[in-house]
Amino acid sequence: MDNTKEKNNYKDDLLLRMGLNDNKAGMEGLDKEKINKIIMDATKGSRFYGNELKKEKQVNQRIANMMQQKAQITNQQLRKAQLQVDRFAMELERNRNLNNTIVHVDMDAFYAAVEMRDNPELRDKPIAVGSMSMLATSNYHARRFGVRAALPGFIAKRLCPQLIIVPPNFDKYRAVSKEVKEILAEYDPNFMAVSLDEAYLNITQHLEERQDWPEDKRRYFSKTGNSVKIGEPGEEADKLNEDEGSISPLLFEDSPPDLQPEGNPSLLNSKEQSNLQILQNSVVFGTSAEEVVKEIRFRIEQKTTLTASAGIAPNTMLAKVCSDKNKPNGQYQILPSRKAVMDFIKDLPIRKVSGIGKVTEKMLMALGIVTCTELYQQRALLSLLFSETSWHYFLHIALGLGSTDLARTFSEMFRTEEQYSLCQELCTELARDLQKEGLKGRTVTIKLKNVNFEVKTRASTVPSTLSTTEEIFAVAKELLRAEINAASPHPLRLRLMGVRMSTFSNEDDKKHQQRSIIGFLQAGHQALSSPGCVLDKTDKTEFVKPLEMSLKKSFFDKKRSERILSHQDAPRCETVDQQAVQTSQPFQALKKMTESLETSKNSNNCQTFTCPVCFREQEGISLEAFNEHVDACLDEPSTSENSYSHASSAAIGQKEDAHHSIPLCEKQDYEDAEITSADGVDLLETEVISLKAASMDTLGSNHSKEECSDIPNQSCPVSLANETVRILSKQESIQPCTDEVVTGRALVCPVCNLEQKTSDLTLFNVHVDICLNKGIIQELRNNEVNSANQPKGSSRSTGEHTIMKRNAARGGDRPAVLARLA
DNA sequence: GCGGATCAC
DNA sequence: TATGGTGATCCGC
Repeated sequence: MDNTKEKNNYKDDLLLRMGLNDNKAGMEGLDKEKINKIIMDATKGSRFYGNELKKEKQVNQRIANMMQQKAQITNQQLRKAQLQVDRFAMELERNRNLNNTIVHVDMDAFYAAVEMRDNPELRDKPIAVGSMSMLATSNYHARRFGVRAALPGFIAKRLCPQLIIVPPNFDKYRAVSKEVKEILAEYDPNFMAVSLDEAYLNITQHLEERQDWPEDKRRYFSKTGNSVKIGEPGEEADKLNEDEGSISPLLFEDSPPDLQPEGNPSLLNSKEQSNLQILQNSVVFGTSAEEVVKEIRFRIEQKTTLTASAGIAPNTMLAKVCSDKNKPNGQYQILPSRKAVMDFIKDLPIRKVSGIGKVTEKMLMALGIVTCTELYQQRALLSLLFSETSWHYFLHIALGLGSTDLARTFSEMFRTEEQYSLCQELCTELARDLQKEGLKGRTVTIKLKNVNFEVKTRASTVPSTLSTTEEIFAVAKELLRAEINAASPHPLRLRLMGVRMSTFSNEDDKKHQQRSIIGFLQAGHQALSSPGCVLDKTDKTEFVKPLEMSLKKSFFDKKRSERILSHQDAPRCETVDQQAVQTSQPFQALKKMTESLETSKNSNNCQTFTCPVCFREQEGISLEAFNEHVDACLDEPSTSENSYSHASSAAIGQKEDAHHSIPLCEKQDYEDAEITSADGVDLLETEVISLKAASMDTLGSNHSKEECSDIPNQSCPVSLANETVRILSKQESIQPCTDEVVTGRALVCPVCNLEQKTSDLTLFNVHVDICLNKGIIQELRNNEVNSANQPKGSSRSTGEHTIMKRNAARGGDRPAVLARLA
């Protein structure tokens, strides 16, 4: 039922995006066939259309390439991938954070609404803001005719001849936007504006404080009884504004809304005015998140006469989807439990997620993926077809995960001395990090965000390598000076500054490749044995210096390594005053999340884990130890076959591939056979790096002096590690309170048929997944042994050998689509 | 490092 | 008549 509804929504969404509109019969406007025909008539034969066709062809080609690649994936590759992906998913699950209340506020048809507000003649007419070439937005009246944002005005006119196209007044929108932001700032001084009409808030802290507030502090006055429809305080409903859309007079009805008196309603909050009339029009908002958001929307409407929609969820990705759910003039909340999140995600079309656009949707559709559930089901395949960045991103979506912390900004900084001094400070931080890593780079990039949230990056590459504060600052200062001069005579009003180093020498690259923390994450601790060392030992047919090893690696592997490097470059050697976490930049956000995951994973602090295989609690062990335990559990019944499998791949010199595929069985062998004391050193260094990634986050968000009180020693990895653990344990203690725990019912694994000693559905599901894989691999290995015993001998391993070789060989000219999402 | 592709507003 | 402008990221070359 819900499913059907969602899919219909999706269809409507698609139609809407295509310029079609599902119009209610009998209403004024056009039906979708008519709209479609008019748009096609106006489009066909144009240069624009030709280009659209060309682009479509390219996408189709990419899809064809992808399908070809898919056809060549072996079952075994898929199973290996499944294990790897599930391991990652398990880590993500463990680090799921439901403790934040994130709100996404989105003004309804913003530009059009402002124009209607300020010009009564427009109120009962279909209008759009933009030009004959392009429309920025339209009111809901015009949308009935298929007139929407990103439609050329001249086509819109054909759809709706009476359409009034108003040229945009950005200054006015900015002013209104400022009014809205002033309200938002009261709930989260660090809210993140995405654009003039959209912002994210983290109201977690506000909620905490609000619990003690007296009613009067939560009371607001409405001057007109019916212009502001707001649910009764305390009303319990996820979806409180189901039909509120139709009562938004400004946007929906031809009749104009009641005019609201001038003045700031909150100023009326004085005792003299508490006459009956006003009391009748007063409203007290509760202390829940839902009430807070109602209050925010109420205040926005009172102040601007404009309505806003909002979404409330545990992370930005979900909040954004939510704000769209009851648009316009509505709100929707996903409660902070895993079950609530997963229920919401279940049938959610991936296209609804910010970051999944037309092309990605089409590519995934070709794989049979439309909903988040399907995205989850195909996770192993996706990890083989898409870049690591991409499939990590997909997995986050499929699990309903997203960013929980918004960017923090320092208060405005406009004095040049301050700016130079901050820049120097950042250079010092950067130099310290670089020197710790023994890195030298040649490109210095500064990143500036001004008070209007505009971000600029300016880079300069110099001939010689840099590593000291003085050297870096000399370059950074010039970049900053240029920007200050460009703004002159006005001061540069900054909210953010960052300094980044890149273009490292090859030796530096190599060093870092050996200590890749992403590799560490992917492969469990297998990455501890650096690829160079392992290859040196195993591959005796060629004499390769460690430094050149990256050249010898397969294309696929190399590309991955490079990606890993480039991933690490920025966060590791960037010192920035604000986290660049924006949901409109999903990959960036993901990177952040992965880093924080690294931190917790690699921290050597001990916790209690429950093994998803045996379900025994592993008390007081590190994550590495826990991973080892899981591996041991997985390998338990078939260790001899593991070494068989390992030998077959090692014998053909394909260890570098194994490095990425990380079949668990091989990993064990690496540990037994290959880890040396040198690798132990790597382990330590890996930890330092990952902790630094976290410290960078913390530094980044707390660099403004007044905000760093909660982190006593910014540069001390140990304190940060403790911080991480503290957060983690807080989460864990909350876990049992969520409704994901099924009580009083035994869970029996459908694969191994054994009753499982857990009531945690998440763990149980992980167990089933693992069990499933294990069973299949077991079966496969039995076959391997059998075939190996046959006269034709090592047919299986030979077969595998040739397959792998073919893959490796193909790697060199692997079609672009294989390694990338876009 | 640059340009193309993708995505968002 | 006529299908934006900008900024960000990822990726391949």
